[in-house]
Amino acid sequence: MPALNTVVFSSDFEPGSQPLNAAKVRWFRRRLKTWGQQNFRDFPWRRTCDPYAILVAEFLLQKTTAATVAPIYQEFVGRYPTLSDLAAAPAEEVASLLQPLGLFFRAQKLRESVLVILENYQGNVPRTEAQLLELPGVGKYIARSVCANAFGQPKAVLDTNVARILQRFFGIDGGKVKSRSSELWEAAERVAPKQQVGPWNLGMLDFGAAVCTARNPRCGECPLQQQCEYKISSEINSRLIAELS
DNA sequence: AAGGCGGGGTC
DNA sequence: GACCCAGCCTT
Repeated sequence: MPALNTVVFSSDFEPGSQPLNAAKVRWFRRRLKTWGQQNFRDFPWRRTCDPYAILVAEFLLQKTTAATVAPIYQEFVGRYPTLSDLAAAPAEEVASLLQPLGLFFRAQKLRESVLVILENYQGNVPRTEAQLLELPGVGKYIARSVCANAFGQPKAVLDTNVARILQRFFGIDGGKVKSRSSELWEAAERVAPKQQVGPWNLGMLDFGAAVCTARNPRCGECPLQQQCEYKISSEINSRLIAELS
């Protein structure tokens, strides 16, 4: 007998149903866009258009809760207001400021990236995904997030929140969330709107942090509940449990 | 595909 | 006390 608290059949739906059919995608997009506009979280890095300040935020936010990052980020950009200021700072001082956030390699990578930008791009954060990807410590998520948030480019992102939402709502397997499969990246791009992708991305992150959480998701107050595969599978699971007991 | 990194918040 | 967090890099 399976454990009672696990969801059975989460990726075992009828073969005929297409997970990402157009109507469902449009419904998802409309609902989530509305939710995002009404629940926008106000973080300091969301108030700036400075690509340098946004890049700093991306480094600090890796695998780290946004609320935890906020005060450290304020102190950091206060100390190093410009990219040149950070480039001139002693590595040890930078590391000390970021110590409370863990993942200590980030301080070094961030400083290395800043030096590369100073050397190769005259101190201006590069504007293309390919160029950003070459920076040390910058992967696909950060590259695309900078493109969207700092330069207004239509680049959808896939992070742990987006992956979880897509897997649940559309019933996408995609392997473990950690793997960041190409299937999930394609889904992330597919559901994103054509315009205002930066705000859209932020809405997805906020939704994952507030409603579609990893543990104890708030399905009761979820605007997507009607068409969510996760809810459906949970019901199947509940019935199964009822029958077995 | 899997493991490591990490302090801090949450349940 | 276990789990998770705006990922990335190395085997």
